[in-house]
Amino acid sequence: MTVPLNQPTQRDESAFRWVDVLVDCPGVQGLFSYHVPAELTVQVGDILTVPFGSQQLGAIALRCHRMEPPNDGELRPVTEVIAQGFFPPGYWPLLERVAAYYATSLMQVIRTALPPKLLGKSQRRVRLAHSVPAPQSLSVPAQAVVQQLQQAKQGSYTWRYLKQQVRGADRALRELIRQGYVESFLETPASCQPKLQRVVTLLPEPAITPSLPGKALTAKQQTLLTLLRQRGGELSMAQLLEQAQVSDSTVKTLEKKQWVTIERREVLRLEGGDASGQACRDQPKTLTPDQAQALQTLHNLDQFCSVLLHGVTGSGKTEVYLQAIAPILTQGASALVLVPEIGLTPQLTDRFRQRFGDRVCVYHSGLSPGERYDTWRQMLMGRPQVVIGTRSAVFAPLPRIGLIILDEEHDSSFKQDQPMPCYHARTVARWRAQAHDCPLLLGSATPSAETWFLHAPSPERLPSPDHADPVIPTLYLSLPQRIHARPHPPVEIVDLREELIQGNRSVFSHSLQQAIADTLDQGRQGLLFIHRRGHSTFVSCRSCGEALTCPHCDVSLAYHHTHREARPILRCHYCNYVQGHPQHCPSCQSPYLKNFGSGTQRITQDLKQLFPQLRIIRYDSDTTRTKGAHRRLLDRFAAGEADFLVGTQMLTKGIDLPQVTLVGIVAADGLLHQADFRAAERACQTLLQVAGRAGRGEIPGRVILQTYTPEHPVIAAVQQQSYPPFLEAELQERAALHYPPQGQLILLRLSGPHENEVMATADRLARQLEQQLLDRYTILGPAPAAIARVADRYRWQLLLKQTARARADINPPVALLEQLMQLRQSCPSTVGLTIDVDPLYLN
DNA sequence: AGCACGCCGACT
DNA sequence: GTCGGCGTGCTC
Repeated sequence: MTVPLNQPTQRDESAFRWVDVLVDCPGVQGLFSYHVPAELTVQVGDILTVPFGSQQLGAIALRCHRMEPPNDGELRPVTEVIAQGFFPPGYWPLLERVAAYYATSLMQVIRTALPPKLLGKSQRRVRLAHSVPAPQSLSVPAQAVVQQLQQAKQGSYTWRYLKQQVRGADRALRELIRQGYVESFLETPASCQPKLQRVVTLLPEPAITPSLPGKALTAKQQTLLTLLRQRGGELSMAQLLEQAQVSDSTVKTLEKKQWVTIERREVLRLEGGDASGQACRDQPKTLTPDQAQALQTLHNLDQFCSVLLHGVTGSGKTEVYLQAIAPILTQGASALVLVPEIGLTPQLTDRFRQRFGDRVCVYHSGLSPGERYDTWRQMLMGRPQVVIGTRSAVFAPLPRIGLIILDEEHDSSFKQDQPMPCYHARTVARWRAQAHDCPLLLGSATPSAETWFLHAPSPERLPSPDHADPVIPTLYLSLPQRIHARPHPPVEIVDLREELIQGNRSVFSHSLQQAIADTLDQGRQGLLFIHRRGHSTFVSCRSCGEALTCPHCDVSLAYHHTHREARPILRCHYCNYVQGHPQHCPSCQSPYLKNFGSGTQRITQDLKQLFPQLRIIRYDSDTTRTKGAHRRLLDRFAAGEADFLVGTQMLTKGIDLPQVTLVGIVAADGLLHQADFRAAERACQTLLQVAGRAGRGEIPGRVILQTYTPEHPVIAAVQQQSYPPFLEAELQERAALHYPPQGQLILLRLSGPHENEVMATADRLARQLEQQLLDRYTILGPAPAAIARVADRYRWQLLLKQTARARADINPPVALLEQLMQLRQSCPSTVGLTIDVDPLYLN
């Protein structure tokens, strides 16, 4: 769906009196025309509020007209202009491309790109009208409604909420409103506004005019003026009042006397006001020959090119990023740096701040709406800067980009799977780099199969299928050496079957126990990696064998220990349902329940038993839930407050702990055996990343990897630290099956509260598609998802897979994507459909 | 998504 | 005969 846009022209008062807008309302697509009232000016790209039915909605102006468009009946007027010029030039084609490729509406894409709360929406709410006495007799539902409203924290509720809470609320509300006891009102859409601050500025000495008597200044006025002079003639009103201990009337008097002016100025709510303190403390480091060569190549690139920077862990990719960015800023362009998760990479952000000071700006969904709004505005202004952000920062409105970097490009958090569009930041980043004609730098120690396929220096490959472009210029840069030529830590594989035969039933092999003891003796530090959090992965009954499952999802409940004294709990890792640990088996009443499987909690506990003097920090999503917890825990560990860090996948991300000498992988098997064609790739990436955490400092490290399947190819790749051969073998297997990157997948996920309905819809969609797909795609399924129910919603899916060997010219067929978008219409309202183009997880 | 309009079952 | 359930359709 391509909507041709008018080119924004000079702001011309009273030029466009009619406007076609895109309305922010799910299930409504197409343009709607409005009249622009005389007091407003509207241009293409402006964010508006418009009346729509009985409500006020957010909207984007897409086309402006001087003539009234043909329409039966009167057009309604635009209510308000929320923001003007919120999109940089050349931005719309990007959004349209995302919408088309990921089979979703333009509005949906705009919503993901824009800072939240800009597209305001009115809500119909009801509240008690206190001017009217309570009616004598009320029906039961009416009483319930009144009771609810009396308890309402805000004093009001939405109509919809009350209908959910109270049976027969609809009638009760009508009755109450007729009696005048309850009133219904439209809450005006609250949207983000620039934050204004009063700023006091010193004026040049006023000329002595006879018309203004009382030139003599009071003591307080003198203080104010002195203070202002000391501070360079300008201060915010708040600061001035605070420091001078006066009220604002004194300042106003000064304004009347024309000593100062008071004006309202927009202030930006930006994160990291402390940046100036650490500005530029970090100097460019001397590069290794490999780094220098990579950098040289990058500096010579002046147009679009997709570059893989394949640097083993500890090879100094960050320094290459930093030095690649420096000249970009000098040239007046900005750099966009995308990282998997900002919270996990405080070290990276710090490093950028130390190098570039306040030219670094952080943008991610963890910012408050106000902060995001202001950061957005700031980016639009076009000052050369470095924007560091997560996935959604690919949409940063930088008008001029000189370089885009994806760090840890293989990381799956670059793919969005929850609300559509299910975009991959790497794909969108490539489109952006093409549009800005600048390099795209993909950094990883363990590149994804997709990226390897495109960039690897191996001949005789078909062009990549995951894009429609005929040719993508690519480059391969390698940093094969760790800095200071530190050797890779040796990886010792422990066969847990052998351990079992020798009678060791502990989760720690003899080797690992010995290594932990040694590490402790030498006063060094170590990491233990487990791929699950919690204590035990499931609890089952020894009498009947029944495992305890979540009542809302088709998964086992995980056993968690909250405190030493507290009763343990069972938690669902999918919907977060929590219950106390039962005394008896719910199905056979037997008291013999047993925990199976080990998570971080259990390992920590066992480790403490084995080594009572060992100081341990648990590092997983349970202990890092609160804000800043990542940094706190890592800082404590770095300060030597603990000997071991026990954690999950999180240990693999962006942490540089030079003092770690031992890395223990408690069991690799949980990662290896997953029903997904990407399982091996992911396992290999994770294990290599974890192993790479050892021996980054001066003391050599070692890695102990425990497994029940030492013969697995992934284990061999990890032991030999040889990732490329593993990937090549992997690519060959996938080619045979037309799996990505050599064939495209599109996953349709359906979910809803009624199993039959979901199933029937999946079936119907499959039949509809069969007729339309010709023979380029096959339909796999419909089938229930691997976890057939999550949070009381049943899940079914359909997988579309390319049959023909992929060629660059057929991906993705525009017609198919348009057909997919049409499918939504044939879904009942209770069945949700997500179209995931290039899915990462098939479950 | 709301909210209207409009067509069928339990009551006066 | 009316009230009120909630199934389809529109919103510039």
